[in-house]
Amino acid sequence: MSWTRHGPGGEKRGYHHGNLREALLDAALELIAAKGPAGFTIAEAARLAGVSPAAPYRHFRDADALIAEVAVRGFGRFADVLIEAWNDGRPDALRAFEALGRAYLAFARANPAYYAAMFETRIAAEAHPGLQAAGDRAFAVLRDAAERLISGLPRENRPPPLMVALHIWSLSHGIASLFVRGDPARRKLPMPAEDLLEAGVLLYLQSLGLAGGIKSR
Amino acid sequence: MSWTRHGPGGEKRGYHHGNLREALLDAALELIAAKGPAGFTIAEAARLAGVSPAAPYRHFRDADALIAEVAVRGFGRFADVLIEAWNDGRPDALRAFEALGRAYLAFARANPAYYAAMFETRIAAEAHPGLQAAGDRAFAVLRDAAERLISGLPRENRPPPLMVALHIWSLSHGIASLFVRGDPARRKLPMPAEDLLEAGVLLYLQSLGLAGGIKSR
DNA sequence: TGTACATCAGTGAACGCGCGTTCACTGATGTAC
DNA sequence: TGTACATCAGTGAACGCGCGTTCACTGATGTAC
Repeated sequence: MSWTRHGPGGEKRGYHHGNLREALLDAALELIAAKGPAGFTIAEAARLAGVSPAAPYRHFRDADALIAEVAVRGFGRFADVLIEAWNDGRPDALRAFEALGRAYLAFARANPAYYAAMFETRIAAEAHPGLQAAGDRAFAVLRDAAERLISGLPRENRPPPLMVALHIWSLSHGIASLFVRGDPARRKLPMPAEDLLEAGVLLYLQSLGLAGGIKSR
Repeated sequence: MSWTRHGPGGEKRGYHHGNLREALLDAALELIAAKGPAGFTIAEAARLAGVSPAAPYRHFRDADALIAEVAVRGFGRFADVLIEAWNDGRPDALRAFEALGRAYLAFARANPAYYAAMFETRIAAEAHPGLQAAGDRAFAVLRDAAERLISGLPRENRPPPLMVALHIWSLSHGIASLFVRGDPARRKLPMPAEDLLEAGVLLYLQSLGLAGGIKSR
């Protein structure tokens, strides 16, 4: 499935895997998607990658290090997706901001394993320095967008952009983790999660003086 | 620590524990608080309760059933706390609603183990019917409060109460799970989570025509 | 271009561990009479 | 009030399992000369 270093169709694997690190990260994603971050084990990842149980230790100190790396990559992709959705505030800040929200949920929906590794893990961010930075980069997209969005408001009723970003992030994460998570047994919702988020964001922004009167659309 | 059925100071335990079911639930809370819902095992709970590893099976079919029971009780306490905070809309709906929000976060902060069992578990609600009902009861408090809160608005711009409740719940849960969780390595916040939630709720309500002009307080 | 050698990446066997689960059992408790 | 008996709650030993981790090892790769 992943290791064909001898060109397309070259199945000869040989003693060296050649791409084990990547294969292990893929395996971790698969296992997390199936059983949650807690269900992941190094031994099973090795088995999935077609390699002996000792092999992963050449690449990762332990299971936490592997999951942390998954989370780092997840934050990286997440940031990319958000940046693309924001599209530097085009066509206008408000619409771009809404696209950002939709992209947030779309990411959680499309990549439950990444999302779980990023937010539902108990690994200490301090122990894996790259993690903190990766998370910060993703959040910075939201923060900058919020700043741009409210930059047009008169100074005297312009709220702190960090606060706005935290509100939007919390609402998005709340909806994502209550209603979007891919696993069984999450609560049912009488409307699409995207609509719920969009309505919430619009109402919120309305109170700031952005986004016209009644719910648009 | 928990089983003294022979009055105060009576340490004699005897063959029968007498209160094992409760002791196991306590042990589960302790273990979940220390290592998360995934770190919990029946064997360790039995050890904590001072009982052989086979004993728990007299009371619970498996670990999931035990955790589900913890979650059910958690939702029960949660609902109680919310009801008390709402206080039937006194002194007025808006202030009672804010108290509700603070109570939400206070519960998550004070009972991280319950909160984790309620929201960070992968047990299927369908498999444990009481769970669904317990969760619904807690949410109903929020829903009824939202309904009362907006009941004074003119009918034409009165939003669906369910939607309002879902927004508030999502925002609260988002803040709780991003910033309040008791375990290590959660993100730092430049302000108390309670203030963040209160500001968010006020802004949101303001757009509905509730809660006067600029942030109060 | 060829060869010697160092380094790298994966092997496979082994270990100790804790868990889930079962089983026949037995001590304690409650109840019928 | 006393006794026989049924039921209940916990025992402890045992099992098979998968995991994490280690170790000396070896096949493959890359590099110096």
